[in-house]
Amino acid sequence: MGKTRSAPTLNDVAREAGVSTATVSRCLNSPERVIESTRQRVLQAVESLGYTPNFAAQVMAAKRSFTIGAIIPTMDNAIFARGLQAFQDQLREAGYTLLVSSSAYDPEAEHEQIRTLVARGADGLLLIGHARRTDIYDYLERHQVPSLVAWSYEPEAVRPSVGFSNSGAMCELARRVLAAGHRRIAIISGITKGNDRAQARVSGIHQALLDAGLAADELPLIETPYEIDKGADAFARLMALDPRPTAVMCGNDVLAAGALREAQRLGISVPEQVSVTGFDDIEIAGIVHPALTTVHVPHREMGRKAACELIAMVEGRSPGKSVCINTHVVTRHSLAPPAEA
Amino acid sequence: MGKTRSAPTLNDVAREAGVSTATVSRCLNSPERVIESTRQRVLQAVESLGYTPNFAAQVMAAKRSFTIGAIIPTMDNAIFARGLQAFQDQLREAGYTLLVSSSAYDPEAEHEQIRTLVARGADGLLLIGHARRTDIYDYLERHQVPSLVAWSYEPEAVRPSVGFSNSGAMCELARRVLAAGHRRIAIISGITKGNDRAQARVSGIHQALLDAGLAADELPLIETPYEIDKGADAFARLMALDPRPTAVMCGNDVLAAGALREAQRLGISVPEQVSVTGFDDIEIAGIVHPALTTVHVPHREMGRKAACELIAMVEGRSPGKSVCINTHVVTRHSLAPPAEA
DNA sequence: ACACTATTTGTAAGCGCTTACATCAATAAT
DNA sequence: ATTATTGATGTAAGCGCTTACAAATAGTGT
Repeated sequence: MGKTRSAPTLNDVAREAGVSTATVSRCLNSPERVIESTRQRVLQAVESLGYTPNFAAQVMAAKRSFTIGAIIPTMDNAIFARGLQAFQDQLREAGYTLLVSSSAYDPEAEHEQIRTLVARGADGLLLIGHARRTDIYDYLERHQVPSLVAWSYEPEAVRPSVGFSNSGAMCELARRVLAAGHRRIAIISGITKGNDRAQARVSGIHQALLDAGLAADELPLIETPYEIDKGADAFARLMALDPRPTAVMCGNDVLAAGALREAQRLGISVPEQVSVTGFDDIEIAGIVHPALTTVHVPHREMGRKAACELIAMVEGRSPGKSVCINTHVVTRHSLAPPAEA
Repeated sequence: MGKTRSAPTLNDVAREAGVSTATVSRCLNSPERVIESTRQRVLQAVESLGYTPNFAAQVMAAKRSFTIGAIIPTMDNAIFARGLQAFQDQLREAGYTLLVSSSAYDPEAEHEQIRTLVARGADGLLLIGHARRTDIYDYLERHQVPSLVAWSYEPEAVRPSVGFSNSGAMCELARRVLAAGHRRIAIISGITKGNDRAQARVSGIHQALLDAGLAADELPLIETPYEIDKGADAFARLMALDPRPTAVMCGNDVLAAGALREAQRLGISVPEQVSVTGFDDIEIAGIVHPALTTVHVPHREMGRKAACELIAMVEGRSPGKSVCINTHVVTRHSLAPPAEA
């Protein structure tokens, strides 16, 4: 059938259909601008040759890729999975493709990934959190690539963002812990350096204590990467403290899951002997034993809204506005009043 | 400073450094072919202009992208995460970038993604499992894109693959279950249609029964997507059977985690009243209670080896050979002898 | 000094596509 | 009948890069 053994190009299709390359291109990109009969002929040629447009060539010629890039700190656990899935689904609906890469919580790596994604022709970028060098935004501006921050909402931030108040949410959870009667509270936080969300979560706890008229700065606090094993280690260290905390608030559900696992290993019963809380309400929160009391983040809603906003920015329909998503505490079994002193 | 407000091109750099575009290109791609003094000048121009090469243009001109594509059935859970991470790490070491997309276990979607990735200039593709239409391979061949199958090793398969024997591994696990004394065994399998791994896992169980001289075809079997909730539902249905199975073998750890959660909800104690097994040994297997007896798959090793092999294929150093990875059963607490009848 | 080779750099032809503009035919308006 | 208008299609100029080939320069051996 086909004359050559290698991949067909627009030119081959044009020849096969007896039209110009412009017409073929139009058939594929704005079919209404081509008369029915011609279109038939062209589409048939496309079909019979098994033609697929060369993406790089399209991007180069059109300076438009219908691709959105997202750089998340990690793919290792499920923290970002659900939100990103929703983000992607919404993008797809609008005809965009998502390219994801992870920075391993390293600002330099993130910078690198941003350049890579832009070089690959991303029309817009989704970034996590506000904390990063400002010259990156200059770079994006020069390349005319709009960017949107997610997973974090700060009223005073200049850049547009679709997220939630990490401090507010954690503050509310801390209030519950206080209301349950806990006074010896310890924190297992994610690494706060370069992570505004982790910072905000810790400060949310502090805020709750201050609001309650308690000293906030002497809470035992361990910072550690968001990994199950690290959460377990940190919990073990906290349990060795004297006096031992009656409640351990974790920076997210992954750390909390680690804490719970360690509690079990140590024979410390949760919540009878010590309470544990998480953050995010990812799947694992409902599976561990006891099920975690945590902050529910509507990840899907956030992902969807971020997609809509970013697309609007890319298409020049919006200069970039910020959206605040509401979170709420979900009460399960890992938080209970402390054993009487 | 810079004269224009928009992104600098090779040309701008060349002008700034007072050399030709060819020299700039060489400086960036094969520095040893350019004399030191010139290189200095060029690199400085690159630096001062903040130049980043345009990827689409590079791909077009070089017909090489140093990009590998991977299409996995799902990103929703961690099944593929670890292996893919190792795959990516190894790729990066060799100077390649990984592009991942997910097919949602839909063959049509997979086909679509393959075309997309090829159109984007992927130099090679990682595919999961052997089951797919053969015309896809023709397409890949025409575009001269080598592909490698992972997560599955079938001695008789034509295509190269880096994986493990799903049936063999599951067969071994089933032997343990039988050795523990179980005879009323039920299966919660993933959807087997279009999924050779799920099929092989079920047939591994059958094989073990046959080897033990037992009837294999009347085992209760529920097929359901790999989701926690689905595993829970399936487990509930199985527990309603009369006689009730004494062991439930799950197609993977995610289903098993769901089963465990449901067991707890139903007040059925594992492993005292019923044993549960998983497959994969992902992180969750050690976190659930009781910890899962499951098949350990060396995902990292598989990912690494797959990367090495695929790169060798892309670079024409290998026609594509198959590698079999060894798995082993890891004994934890979810499997025990049945309560006496 | 010469021819010859090796090294460095420049020239320019694409890679496969999109799109502004030109062309042409057909229809509507005068 | 003539001109303006609209719609379908063709022409060709890039998009930003790589690389074969040509040219120029420097180094070598005789």
